[in-house]
Amino acid sequence: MYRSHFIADVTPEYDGKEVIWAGWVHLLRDLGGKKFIILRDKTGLGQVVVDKNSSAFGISQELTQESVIQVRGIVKADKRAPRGIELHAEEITLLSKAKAPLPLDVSGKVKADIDTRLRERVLDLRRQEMQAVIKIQSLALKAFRETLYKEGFIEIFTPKIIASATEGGAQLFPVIYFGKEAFLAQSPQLYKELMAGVVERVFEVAPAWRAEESDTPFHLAEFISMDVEMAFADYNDVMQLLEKILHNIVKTIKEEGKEELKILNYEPPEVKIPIKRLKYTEAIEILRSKGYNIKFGDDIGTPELRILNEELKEDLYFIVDWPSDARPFYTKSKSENPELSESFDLIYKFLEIVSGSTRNHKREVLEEALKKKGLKPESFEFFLKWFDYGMPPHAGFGMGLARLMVMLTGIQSVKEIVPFPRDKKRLTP
RNA sequence: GCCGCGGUAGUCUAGCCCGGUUCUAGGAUGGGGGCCUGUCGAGCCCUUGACCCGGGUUCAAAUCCCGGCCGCGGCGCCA
Repeated sequence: MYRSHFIADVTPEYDGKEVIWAGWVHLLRDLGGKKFIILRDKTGLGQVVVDKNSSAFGISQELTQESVIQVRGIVKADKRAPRGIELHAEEITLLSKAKAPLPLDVSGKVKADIDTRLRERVLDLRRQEMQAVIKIQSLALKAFRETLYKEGFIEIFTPKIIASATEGGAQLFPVIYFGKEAFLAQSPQLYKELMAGVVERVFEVAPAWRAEESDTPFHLAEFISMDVEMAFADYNDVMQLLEKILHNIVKTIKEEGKEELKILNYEPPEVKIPIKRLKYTEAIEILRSKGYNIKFGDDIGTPELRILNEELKEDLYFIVDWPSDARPFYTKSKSENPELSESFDLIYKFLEIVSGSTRNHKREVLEEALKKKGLKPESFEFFLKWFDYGMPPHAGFGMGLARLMVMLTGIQSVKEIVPFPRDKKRLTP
């Protein structure tokens, strides 16, 4: 047994009791006749006192920052100590010594720039700020799952090695698969739709890959996608579901992630339901009024989204009813106006964080849409076949976890947020 | 991919524009040693260590010019 208690679990009621802590040496202070070790574990920081007359004094001379140690000692309630308690060491065991000097400061005294941080990433992730990010992300995923379970959804897993592109547009990473060419999946889209035709309501949290030449603070080549698909539903239904999910995520983080938000010195935006719905046609009118020469069918890029953010005075809103031509083949066109589709993006400031739609659920419509986009239906037979055997109307969306975390932490770069980012410039660590 | 900006001790930086003189480069933090028995990013003393790579201009290059490599931001592509 390496530890009897986590640091945060030891309160003044433990006064006089023997406990064992284990963790990392966060800071050392040597006052000659007395040393103070600030020890860090996953629950936070605690102070260890090593008296000159203690049997642990000798070994305490060898400690370096970030060394992993185990401390057995007696708890003292003392109002001079952080949190009113400290551990007086009787025995210290050095479990793993850290080399000095550290390549990056973990204590927070000296900042490091992002290149250094990503190079020395495991040390960087031990900083309090990054620990807070990791914990907030876990809370977000917990709330996401809990909300969906409550709504009757089932968590699934779909293939990540695929035979061809699913949507067109995005570039793929090829892999060699038993002598054949295959690709890393850019999305779970087609398989989650099929699974909605099996168990109706499904979600998946898994990586996806895009070989785009994007080089921005908000793009990754490998990203975690939070996907939802729902049978017997249309895009209005899944937008409402999304509102509920986001509301619960923010609520959970504000309630259970107080300490972490405090460390980040950030407050996530409130999710006001209903979230504003701006039609694509309304959006381009606003942009035209600001001098943008944008025509029906054009994408709304980052510069334009920045303008909309200013004009709308809204940080979180939907853009709905996108041109059909701008959306993938599986997106359903509106019956009353086939040039528009039952689709939406959720925008946070200038970032698209969610994309969703009502899907086509009839084979002949899918085939027509594929041909219209210059794609061969034969290439999608693995998908189309199942629409011969009863496929319900369905709708869904995909949300990028890292971009959601931009909203939840206030950190303005996904490469900082993701523990080991893979982008245009990075393949290690 | 295009454009712009940047690269100085382990880490973060001052100096660069107006080449030296004040630079055989200053500070902070860290590393090593010492003092300090209540510190709280401890304090004090001693010590330690650097101009990304190549070429050019010049009496002289951290500083100016060219190329390379790496990083950041904007755009394109795009979730």
